Amino acid sequence: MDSRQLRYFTAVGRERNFTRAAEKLRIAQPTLSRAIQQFEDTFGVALLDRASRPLALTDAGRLLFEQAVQVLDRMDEMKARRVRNMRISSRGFHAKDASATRSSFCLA
Amino acid sequence: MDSRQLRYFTAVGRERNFTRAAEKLRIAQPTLSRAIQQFEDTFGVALLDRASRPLALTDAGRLLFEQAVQVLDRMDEMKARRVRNMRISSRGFHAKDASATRSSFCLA
DNA sequence: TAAAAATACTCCATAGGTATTTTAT
DNA sequence: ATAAAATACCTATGGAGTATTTTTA
Repeated sequence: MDSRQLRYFTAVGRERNFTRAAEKLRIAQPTLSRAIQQFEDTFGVALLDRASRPLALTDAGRLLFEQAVQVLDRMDEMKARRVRNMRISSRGFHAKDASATRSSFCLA
Repeated sequence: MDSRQLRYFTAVGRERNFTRAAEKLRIAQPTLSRAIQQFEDTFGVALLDRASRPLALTDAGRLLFEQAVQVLDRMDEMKARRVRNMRISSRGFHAKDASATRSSFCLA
């Protein structure tokens, strides 16, 4: 389970079209096609119904899609955080306010 | 941002020791050392204070650690889900109960 | 000086690409 | 007929390993 696979799968889930999803992801269509096949293999379940155009998610695919979106959102949140209430010292970062449980941190 | 990096980082954060963390992850110590360096590079921030033994997390490191644990837990949850209320048909999976918003799905 | 982390390489698995064929509307 | 997905094959990035050299307590 890799976040890259989740990004790829959610892109296809949104576009319902490998070619457009690949463009948005800025990778080649066959690369995406294979990545999704491998992703499905790890689960042993079809996530997409290819015998229909536009592409449809299977029920398993819909459920995984919901989960994946949530996980990716959580990761984005994490990346979006910036250091606040922190200053640099020779020994690293030090919170000005030690009770910074909810404080953000630097992810460039 | 890759889930592998999060796993590696949280392992070091827990062990506060690259060698032991690498053993638990079943990878070589230099591999882990480099992976963490690269992870830090992507943020442009030191996550560990290496000028102390046992190893210490910087403040930025502590904050990222909390976030990473939460994201990984979320992914584990996702993996742990199993298909329930589903049967296989020639055209994929179909929920017996359409109101299966919270229903689990198959992740082998 | 004795653990532990960092370097310096080498290797290879696989993510990614291009060209082409197959499939579904 | 045509747009889109799959397949075949190739390349190359970077993840991983072993051996060795710094570190720091």
